[in-house]
Amino acid sequence: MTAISNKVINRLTLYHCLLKYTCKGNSFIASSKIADLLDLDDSLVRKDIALCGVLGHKKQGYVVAELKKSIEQKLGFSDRKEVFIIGAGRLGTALIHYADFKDYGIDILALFDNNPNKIGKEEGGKRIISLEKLPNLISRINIKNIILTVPPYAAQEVTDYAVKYGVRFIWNFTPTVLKVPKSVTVYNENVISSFMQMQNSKNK
Amino acid sequence: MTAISNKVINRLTLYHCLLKYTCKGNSFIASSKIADLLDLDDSLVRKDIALCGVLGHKKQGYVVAELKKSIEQKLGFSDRKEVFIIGAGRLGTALIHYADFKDYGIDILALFDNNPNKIGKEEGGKRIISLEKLPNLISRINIKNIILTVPPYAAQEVTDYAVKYGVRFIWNFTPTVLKVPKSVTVYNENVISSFMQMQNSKNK
DNA sequence: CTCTTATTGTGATTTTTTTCACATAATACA
DNA sequence: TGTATTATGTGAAAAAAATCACAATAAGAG
Repeated sequence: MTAISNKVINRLTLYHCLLKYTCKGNSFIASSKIADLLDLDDSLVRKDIALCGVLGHKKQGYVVAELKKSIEQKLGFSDRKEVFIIGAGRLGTALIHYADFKDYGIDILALFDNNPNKIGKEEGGKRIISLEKLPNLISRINIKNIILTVPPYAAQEVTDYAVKYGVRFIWNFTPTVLKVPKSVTVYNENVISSFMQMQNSKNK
Repeated sequence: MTAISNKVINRLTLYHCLLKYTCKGNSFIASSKIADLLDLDDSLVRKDIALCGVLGHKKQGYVVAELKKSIEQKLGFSDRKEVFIIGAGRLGTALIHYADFKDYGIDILALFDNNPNKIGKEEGGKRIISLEKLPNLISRINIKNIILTVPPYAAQEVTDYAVKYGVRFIWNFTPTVLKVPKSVTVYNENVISSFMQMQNSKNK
């Protein structure tokens, strides 16, 4: 199986959301319909779908249920991915309540914070644990993924800790650029960049 | 001035964050340093910087303050961009507290919700206003940008409203795909897609 | 049963993006 | 003052992504 690019992953995920929410009534969907809703070229949509091994039907399009399931398999939505959230501020707690995570195999086990008033409490059914216990828990449960929602000034220090104890993927919601070894992946969820990209589409 | 691609915007924003937080002590920075921190090719970094009209200095690199300011100008960080947040749930209120927005010209004027218990209250110094007042306020203040943080089932309805009264850019934090006229831009901030892209980088 | 039409699947082409490679030149140091 | 070094700036090449174009074909109408 050949590697699949991030651009394709992004589009397939959007197709999946479209099937899940926007077109849930229909049993068939045409590539041109998907393309239209997402402002893409329809042949690009067909090529993406072909990567999932799904065949369409002439004059009808793709079977929605089949396509949805194939995207789930291709992107591994049902593989369980255990995650810690570090930083139980507003964003961290908003994420723990994000209902769709569990549909995509993203299993948030706990939140971590260093605020004594928060430690021990629950949020969205998950415990808020002291940051001191992070290293031990990362290595014991063998956590590979963290969501970083701490204030910018704390981001690098927490990162160093997490990496030292075995974290491999850091979903960075802070506006900082993190220094990590080459073996660690940082995904920068930079909201400023998103906004600027949105504004850039003035040329329509 | 030629158009600038979303990829370039994304990288320039990250360079800016890097200069702002990670390298704030230094007066010079080399393209190879930026490239290393963001796992990019250094010539790509230099080409991005060239687009901002900044010249470097042989054997020293770029002047941090100058580069930072030029990125701000190129990407229009100081242009004021007025925004409404629709949906005063956890995510909406987390975003209103996001301190960096104002540094980038993103001015959130108010939150909207249809929950009577929230209406009239304040969050992060901004009023929570009834959704009923949205159309009037969009057209009166001439709001072009909205942040959509409503539950998925409400997303399309709110979108139709907003578009009807003049909104041009929708920053969609819901997992739905929105139907909009071609003249309206939707930026899908799809967190599932981000997570999957992060996980995809296993090939390192 | 035949014809029209809508839609797929994909090879070829084009466009965009990234990487490579290296001439150029300023700095620091001996 | 001269030399080695280190970083820029950018053309050329390569790689990746998107678009174009169209043959194939199944569905549905009549």
